[in-house]
Amino acid sequence: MSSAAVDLSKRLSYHHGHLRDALLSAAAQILEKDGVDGLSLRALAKATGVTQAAPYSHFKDKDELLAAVAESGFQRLALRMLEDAAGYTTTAARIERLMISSIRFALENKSLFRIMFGRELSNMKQFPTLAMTAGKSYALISSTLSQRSNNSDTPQLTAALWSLCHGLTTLLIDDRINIAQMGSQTVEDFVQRQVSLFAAKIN
Amino acid sequence: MSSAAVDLSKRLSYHHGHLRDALLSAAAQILEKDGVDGLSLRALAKATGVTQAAPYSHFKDKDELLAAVAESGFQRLALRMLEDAAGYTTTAARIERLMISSIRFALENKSLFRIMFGRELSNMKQFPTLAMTAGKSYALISSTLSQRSNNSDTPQLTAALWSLCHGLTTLLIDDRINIAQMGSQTVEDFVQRQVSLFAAKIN
DNA sequence: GGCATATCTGAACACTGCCAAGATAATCGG
DNA sequence: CCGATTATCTTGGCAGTGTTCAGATATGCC
Repeated sequence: MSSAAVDLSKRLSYHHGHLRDALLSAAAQILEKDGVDGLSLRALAKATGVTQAAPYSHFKDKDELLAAVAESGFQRLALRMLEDAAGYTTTAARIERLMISSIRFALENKSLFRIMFGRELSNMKQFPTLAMTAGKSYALISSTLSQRSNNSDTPQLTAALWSLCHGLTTLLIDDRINIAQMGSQTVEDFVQRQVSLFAAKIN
Repeated sequence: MSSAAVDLSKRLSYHHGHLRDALLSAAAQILEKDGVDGLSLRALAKATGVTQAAPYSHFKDKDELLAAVAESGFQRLALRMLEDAAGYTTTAARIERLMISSIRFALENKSLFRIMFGRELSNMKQFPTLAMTAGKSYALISSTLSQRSNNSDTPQLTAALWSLCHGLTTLLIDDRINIAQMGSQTVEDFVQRQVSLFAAKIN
């Protein structure tokens, strides 16, 4: 917020100085405040006190900017999952923590999650480093599962648990699941029950 | 296709006659050919041989049109699931068929699926009948599970299986799961294994 | 037949991503 | 330190989008 807040007022010099970073942090703010639809290049330009064409000096496309936003999101997600699962050693418990952590992250950053997993980024495979970073959270689950004694089904089970996690996330974000209707008061409780329903049979 | 094909050429009368239907069927065609991004009101107007403002006589919004498209999609989905599960009486087998059917439908109608479950429709709860129709496929799974002998966990299990199904679908559609990488040749085979991984322990 | 209503046109507005030419400043080699 | 190359930013504009509004045209009803 520091650089962005400073540059919100009119700047003195012709050159901005930290426009790239300012654009990215402004993107994060706008994403939180106005959602995905509010995130236009022109809004970013205005927020950083610059002309509408200036961002094109730092990002070839809107896609390229979104890719940067998404990548930072994936980075934060993987870190968060790692932190939240720290200390949990048994496979089942660790898997449960990883999944709950991921879902909580998504619920706390809905718009960012939409950039990361939605169709805003047309072709994600155009950004190799993004695909790499995106794989980290998946790898966390996979590596946890692979440390079991009988781990021949790790790839399949990883895909299944990750799919469950992803499905729960999107349905919760889009309000397509009524938590109260199935006996859970809080989202946390609901997710816990859902995850343990399957994660319990891992060992 | 009939009415749309006819009206693609210039029409004789000032009034179109079946514009609403023509718009919806044109939407289906454009969705298949050009994807979600190609589906603009102006493209629809051009496809039906009418001016850009004409659709507003039948749909207050683009959202309202998308809601109609989505609702027809949900109708088709529920029907398809019902057909594909016909004859399967055991709970586990029926659940498996329902889920595979849903995923196949999504893979065969990717763009339509995005309209149904994506964020193109801003606030879906604005259209009550749509929410109703959207619940049908969910209800198919729920009712199947509820006919078990010990069915106290039906709501939770429904949500879990539906989430798994939804997660698999979106990840497959967006190419975020590499099927070959986990030993499945075809999508069908992969889905079958994934679903049976969990559905097998239903009885 | 005449009148209310539904439907469609034509023209505009504000917004979007994007681009080309030029102005300005930072950087780097001499 | 100076001049030239390069990076950055501005100005102005293009094509496309959803949407609205006044008016033209046809439909349907009394």
